[in-house]
Parts: sequence; structure tokens; C-alpha cells
Amino acid sequence: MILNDRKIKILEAIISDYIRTAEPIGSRTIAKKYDLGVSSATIRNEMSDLEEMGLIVQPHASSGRVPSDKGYRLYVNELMRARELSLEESDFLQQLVTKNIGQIDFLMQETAKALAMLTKYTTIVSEPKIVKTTLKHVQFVPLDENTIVMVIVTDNKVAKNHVLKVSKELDYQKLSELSLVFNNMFSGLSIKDIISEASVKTSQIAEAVGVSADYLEPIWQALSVAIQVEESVQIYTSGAKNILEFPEFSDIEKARAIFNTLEEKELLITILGNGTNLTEPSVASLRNDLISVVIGSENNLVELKNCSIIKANYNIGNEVVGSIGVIGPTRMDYPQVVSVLANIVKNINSVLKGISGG
Amino acid sequence: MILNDRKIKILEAIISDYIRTAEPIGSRTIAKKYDLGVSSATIRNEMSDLEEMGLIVQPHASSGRVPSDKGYRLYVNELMRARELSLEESDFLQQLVTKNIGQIDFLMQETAKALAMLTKYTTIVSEPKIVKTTLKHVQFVPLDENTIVMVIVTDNKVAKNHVLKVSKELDYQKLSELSLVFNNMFSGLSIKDIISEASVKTSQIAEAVGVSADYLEPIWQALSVAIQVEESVQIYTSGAKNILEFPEFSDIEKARAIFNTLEEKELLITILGNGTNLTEPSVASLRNDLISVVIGSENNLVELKNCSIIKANYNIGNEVVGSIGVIGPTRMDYPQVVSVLANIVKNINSVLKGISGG
DNA sequence: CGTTAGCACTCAACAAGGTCGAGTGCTAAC
DNA sequence: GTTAGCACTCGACCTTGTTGAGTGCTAACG
Repeated sequence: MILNDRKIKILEAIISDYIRTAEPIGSRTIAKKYDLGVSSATIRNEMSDLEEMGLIVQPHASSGRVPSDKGYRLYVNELMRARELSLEESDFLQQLVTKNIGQIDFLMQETAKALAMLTKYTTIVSEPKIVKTTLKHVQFVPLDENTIVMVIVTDNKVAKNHVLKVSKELDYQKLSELSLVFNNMFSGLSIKDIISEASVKTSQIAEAVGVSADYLEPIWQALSVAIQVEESVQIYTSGAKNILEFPEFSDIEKARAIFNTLEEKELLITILGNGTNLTEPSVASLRNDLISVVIGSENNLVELKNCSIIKANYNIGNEVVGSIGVIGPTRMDYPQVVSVLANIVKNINSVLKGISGG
Repeated sequence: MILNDRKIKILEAIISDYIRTAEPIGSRTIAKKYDLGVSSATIRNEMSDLEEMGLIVQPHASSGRVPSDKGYRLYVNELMRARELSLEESDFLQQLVTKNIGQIDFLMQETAKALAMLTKYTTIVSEPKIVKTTLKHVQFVPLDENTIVMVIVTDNKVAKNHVLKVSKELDYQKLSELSLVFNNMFSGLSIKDIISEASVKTSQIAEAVGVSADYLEPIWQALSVAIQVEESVQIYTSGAKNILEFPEFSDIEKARAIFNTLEEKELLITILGNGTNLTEPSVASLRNDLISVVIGSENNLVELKNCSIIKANYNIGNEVVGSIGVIGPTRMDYPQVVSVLANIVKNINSVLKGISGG
């Protein structure tokens, strides 16, 4: 069966109406609202065809039609147009990036928040990992008699604090020396490599700074912890409460199921796919392979079979530093989310490329 | 009318049953389940009295009774016993504190999470302010060509990062010098005082380190921002989704109302009361004035008239460094929450006192 | 005089039946 | 190929009846 022009118009009408209203659309409504120049009976015939093709379904006999996952897929791949962002929106997003570009992890969280606010959906973000990245600087700062802060700066522009207990007090001066020794010795290495050299270098460091080898023990430990923390990818969500706004989750049980899923870190990692599964067809009208869309039952998780996910990765050079995804009902405003996400990713990647390249 | 022993037993039965089941309790149920040695008719008479005293109410004629806010208040002030924490619980809480005592802000967030998990309610936490506290150390660390991280350590053991753009690149050595000068000059002052001295000291610093006065401008700005951020108290919530578990919020509209309230930072600040309104009667059975309870309509916010709030402040010396509150339906497990919260506050305050006193 | 059994009464919750309207599929005519 | 007309379907909503948990009142009991 051929998908002629009129069928496409009808399908678009059903999808866009359903995205707005969450109500099944009938033939008479389409005839009245969209000026197709044919009667409702004709539209009825076409809709019958569309249903046969699996693009729309009836929730129950004698109700209007609703798009199927396959219908959304066709829409996303072929039909939809990118939405133009308003000047305020793109300005807002631009500012967000330029303001926080110094701290990628913070930036991504802020981006997630902004995206949730802008789209009214829920966003998931995975934090950049520092395991594979290399150390640029480390600095020890006294916090308390027996506590010091270790600030780790890595080459992907992430600064992180780790608080650690030490066996005896060192003054500011001594800690500065220690920092200097560490920097000279380890700058440019990955944290994994640093730890593996710990046993060899401990005595050397101890001698240079004039502390006992014992003193360094907590530092190695803290670095190990840092790796553990980072290896277990950090995941945050934002705007989860937006779920309550959608009639498809007005049943408290369904809302709860989604909330529970959003708290399962492991599942979220699967959802974000950690940058691997960009195998889904890309958005044709945007020609932007950085963004991928997973619709309803295409999702591996049954808990999310009524949800769609739109996601993108951030890169520095060739390295994926994190992902950000938007999750909502299958009846999602795909054009809006894809446009906003594409804009954000474009902004961030261009700024990051500029920095790391220069 | 006198609240005799039997009336108290009946009231306790109603309250503890209702806290568990959220169902109105009838006279026959009490007669069967609690061995009071009298018939349901007698209990009916007593319940009629309790209602007259305003301690219990009927949701509608011919239904069982439900505790009123006044009833809960009596229960909280006079009747309830502190629940003994299990060894696992108190161990868990102890560990939580000792592990993270170095970073109060982080500790409080972790505490909020743990508390939400343990109690199944929602927790609100306000982060310690650094405005009034004094600077212990500042350290500048290079992040990027034109970006540096400023690590601020204050005397209440909080370390915070601020990323800032600077006009030209300084190497690690120079930044160390700059850090040293700052420390010598400003250590022991509050951030507010430091900023007010900025104009006077700028040239002096610039000369000492060998940079232009322009270079320091972003640093003063970052400190101003730091104050702005800190002055607008940071508030976090944890376990908000637990709200969905309670039948009193099974109506999606009510759940949404609570979620929206929990997102209004200003309201949360009012709720936590910023350590001022400890005027409510304290919990008699615990004799612990650090904990306050606000029940249902006692709350200033109409949005929370069906909620109770149990909260506590953290102190270092005489300074309140933050608050933590638990929010749930008025039908809350007061003994549990009060006990857990009391335990946590005791832990933290004793450790903090030890450190700051020593 | 406090306690109890008995009884009439109330009301939410649930189920069953009825009506309404939006929407469909089919058929015959244009 | 398109359209009007018509019978049919089914969720949504309303009404009505039934059930059961629970109450208040009264009269009787020890």
C-alpha cells in the first residue's frame, strides 16, 4: 500500500494532535480542523489503511485513532521538521554553556536542569569520567588538623575535591611542597597509572618532602576511592516531577513505576547506553547523527515501553565525556526536544573543540 | 473532662493504628484488637468524649475515628515513647557521620539521603552558609589556559570550588605565590571583609606577585558571586518520591501540589525556619530541645496543612550551620523519625564540638 | 452509676443498569 | 474515487440499589 500525500497529511494530523491532547483523534475532527478538502468518510477509509499499515491503532473499537510506535518512528525519521528555537531560548542556552564551560560536570547538571525546565520532560545526565583522562594538577589544601582537601584537576577541565584524613598535621607550606612534588612526578599520567606507581614512588616522595611513608597512605587510598567513584558512572536526573503532569501517568501506580525506574542507577546507565547504541536511525530532517531517538517498545526495558528517549553524547576530541537524555511519554514533542538538544550539543561541542584544539 | 487512663489507651490505639493503616478506626476494632476489658459500646462512649475534646474526628458520620492535629500534638508532647534504634541503624548513622565529618555540606546531603531511605519520608536540608564564617585557606589551581579553580576552605570545615576566567595564563608556580599572598593577607577574615578590603589591597597584592591589578579583578568578582550564592541559602530535598507511597497523596493532584511546594526554595526556607522557630513544644519523652515538630494545620503554609514536619538544627559552637527536616503526612511515624533524627544530631554535634573545641 | 446489649440509622464503597455521544465500518448512490 | 446515511460499538457518566462498617441512643443489668 502506498503512503500517498493525503495519508501522510492525515498521519501528521493525528500525531501532532495526539501529542498536544493525549486524546484519540476521530475522522470527523480531522475533517473539521484540517482543510483536506474531503469528507470524514474518505478520511475514515484512509485511516483504515493507515491502521492496516500499523502506523496508527485504536485503543478500543469505536474510538478514535492513536499513533503507534511505528507511526512515531516514521514521523521522527521522515516527517517531522526541526523547530526553530526562539531567540530567547538559543540565547539562554548559549549563555548557559559559556558561563559554565570551565566545569564540565557542573555544566552538564545545569544543562539537564535547563533542559527539563524548557521541555517539561525529565532529563537524565551521566557525568564525565576522569578515569581515562590524565592528571593536570593536584593540590593539597589543609582543612583541619588531621584533614586535607585534595583537589584533582584533569585534562578534561574537571576539578574535583576529595577530603581525606591524615595521620599528622602538616602546615600550608609543607602541603604546597607535597603538591609540587606530586605535580612534577605525576602530571600527565592517568589516575590509574599514578596508583600503580604508588608503591615505587612512595619512599621517593616521602624523602623529598620530609614526611613518613605512612603519611602518604591515605592519599593513595583517596585516589583509589576517586577511581571507584568515577568508574561507577555518576548519574543524575532532573525534572522527574514533570512526569506527574502527563495524563498517561495520572495513575499513581504508573507514576511510581517510572519514579522507581529513574532511581535505579544501573537502568539509567543502560538507558543512556553509555554512548554506544547510536544505531537507531538518525533524525533525517536534522541530519545530526549525534542525536538518537528510542521510541516506546523499541526500548529494552519493559518499564519504559510507554516512554520515549531522546539522547545525545558530548565529546572532547574523540572522547565521549558524557551523555544527556530526555525521557517522556511516547507522545513526546519530538521536534522540540530534538531541536533544543541539537542546539545544546552543538554549542558545547564547538566550545570544547575550540579549547582542546587550541 | 478528664483524660483518664482508659481514654489515653484508646487514643493511643487510634493513633498507632491510624499511623500504620491510614484507615479510620472503629470501636469494635479497638475492642477486639486491644485488650481493654470493656465492650465496644463503652469504647464508643469514650470515643465520643475524645471527639468532644477535639482529639479525634470523624471523616464523615458513621465512619470510624481519625486523630486530629490536636490529638497528634498531645501524642507527640505527652504520650509517645522514643523508639530504640536497632544496632544496625545506630551503627550505620555513626559511620555516616565519622566518614564524612570533614565536609559538612556533603555530610548533610548524605544524611538527608540516608534519613529519607531509613524513614521512607521526604527530607529537606539547608546547606551550611560560609558568609559569616572566616577564611582558613584559599588556593588557586590552574584548570586551563585562562581558567583557574579557586578552592575556599572556611573555618567550619567546608571546602568549595569556584571556577573563574582570568585575563592571562599564570603557571603553577605563580598561582602558588598568589595563593600564599592571599592566605597571609586574608586568613582569619570573613569573605565579606575580604571583599571590602579588595580596593585597598589590590595594588599591594599585584606588586607582591608580579601581576597586573586587572588580573585580580575576576577573583574579587568570584568572591562576590560566592557570597551571593551562599547568602541565598542552598536547599536540597531527598526522597521526594516517597510521597507517592502514601494513600493520602494517591490523588495525583495532591501529590503534584506537594512536589511543587518542594520545588519552591523560598517556601522550603520558611519550612526549615532557618533555625529560628524552636518555639513549638519540645518532645517531652526525649527532652531534646534540638528537635521541633510542626503538625498539620500548625504549619503556616496551607499547601502543607496535611503534612507534619520534624526538624533539627546543627550547630558548631553556638553557630547554627544548617538544618535538616523530615516531611510526611500528619499520619507520620513520629517516634521513629524523632528517634532517628535525635540520634543523628547527637552524633554530629558531639563530633563537631570535639573538633572545634580542641 | 458505670457498663452492656440491642436496635435504628448513616454513609462510603461497590455493582448493575441505562443513557449519551463520539466514532467506526459498511453499503449504496453520486 | 468520493460521499451520505445508517446501524453498531463502547467508554464515560449518571442513577439506583445493596452491603457492611460504624455510630448514637435507650433500656436493662450488676
